Amino acid sequence: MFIINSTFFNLNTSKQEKIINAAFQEFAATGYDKASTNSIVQEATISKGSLFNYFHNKKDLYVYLIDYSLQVVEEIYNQIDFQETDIFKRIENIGFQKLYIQQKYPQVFDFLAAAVQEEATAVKSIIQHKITPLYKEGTEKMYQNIDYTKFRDDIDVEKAMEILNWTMFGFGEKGLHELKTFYGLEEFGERYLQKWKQYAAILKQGFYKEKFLF
Amino acid sequence: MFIINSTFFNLNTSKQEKIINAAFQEFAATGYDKASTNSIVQEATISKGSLFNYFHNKKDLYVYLIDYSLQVVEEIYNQIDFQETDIFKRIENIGFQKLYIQQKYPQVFDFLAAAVQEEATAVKSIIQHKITPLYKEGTEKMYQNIDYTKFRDDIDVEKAMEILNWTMFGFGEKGLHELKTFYGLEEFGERYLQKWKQYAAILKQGFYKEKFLF
DNA sequence: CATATTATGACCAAGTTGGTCAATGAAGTG
DNA sequence: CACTTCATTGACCAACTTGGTCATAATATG
Repeated sequence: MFIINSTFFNLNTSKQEKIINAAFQEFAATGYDKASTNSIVQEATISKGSLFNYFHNKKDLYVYLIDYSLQVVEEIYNQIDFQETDIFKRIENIGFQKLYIQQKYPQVFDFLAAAVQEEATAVKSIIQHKITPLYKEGTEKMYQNIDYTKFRDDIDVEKAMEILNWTMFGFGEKGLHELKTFYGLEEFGERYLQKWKQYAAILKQGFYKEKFLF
Repeated sequence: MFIINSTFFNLNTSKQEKIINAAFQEFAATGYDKASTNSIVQEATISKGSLFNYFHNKKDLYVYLIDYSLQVVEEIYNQIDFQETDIFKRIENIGFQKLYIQQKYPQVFDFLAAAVQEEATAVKSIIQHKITPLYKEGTEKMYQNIDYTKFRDDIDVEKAMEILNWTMFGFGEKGLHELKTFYGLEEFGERYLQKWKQYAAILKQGFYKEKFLF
């Protein structure tokens, strides 16, 4: 019944993360079938035997990663301040959480994105069962309690939200790329936030009624 | 010296495209090393022998695809109306070209995007040599002769352009997805254009001085 | 009919796959 | 110290896939 051998949990956290990240990377980059357990153990600098001691087989490892990444997403939801009704502040919040998590698990979201697209028969039904329902529920939850009356009356709010999402995504990608080169800077978060506010301001100008601009 | 056997060019165009698309798909999805020639011939419904008759080996096939996709991009450049100085019209133009091309070659851009990221030693230097220079030159050319004075004075034009790009990209992805389900609709192009104009209008409102809005 | 061209897929050696397990190492206990 | 326990290792395995070949078959040309 249990997918995992308890020895995995006895590992120190950094080693666990190393393994998880190596697996995230491999599965995200090549998909379930082509993902190589050899590559994973090499990247994680553990032995083949250990991997199959921690996880009984490739499939169980994959399922564990699904569960784990879903937990990570859940955590983001829990961190969201649902009292905040301003969409820009809400998005700023979410984007920040994501960035923070991506420092620990650079490939979680890539992994999840790849998982929903996964075609391998060995895991497809499991994915469908575990991820798909949460995806819908998640985006709904994400934008709960937002005050849409701030938007100009002549604007199509749904489309504006799409633009906002695409911008956030693009900005996030760009930020992640910069983070890779600037590794370790604690101040990066602050600069990142300031930069985002500039982009947000540009959009706000087009989206919001004047009285809500400042 | 020649990368290709002339027999490939004697094939009728649709068969050539079938092979090219199968190869685009496989290389884009899995990268050079893991791409399987077996999968390609299966997807293209030709025999293994034929593939290696047309192209001497896997590497030559890949290089041919690079050249081919670069040609496709070049064609887009050639179609651009550089008299048009309005950035929204320019982008609209480019987006439309892309959509048109993606009907024929759904994965060209995915293939190119994957190629610039490619790490396989067998082809890395070739890619670096062929693609990288064109990428820089390309984006410069793309936005040649644009009238930036239409932008509001208090706006950071560079950031606005990024938002515009992210929006175009997001919108394009969404459109491509719809196109897959709506296959064969000739009117799709027109509807696509109308939809885009709605998104563009929202952005324009934030970006442009009032007198340039209509 | 003969000749030339194109297409095929069984076949190959070389390599990779997910997974196993006897042997080794490390840590703790008394 | 010996003895036990448990985590870790990597050589090893059969099964399969890899890029590529080539004798044969099909088709086209004349």
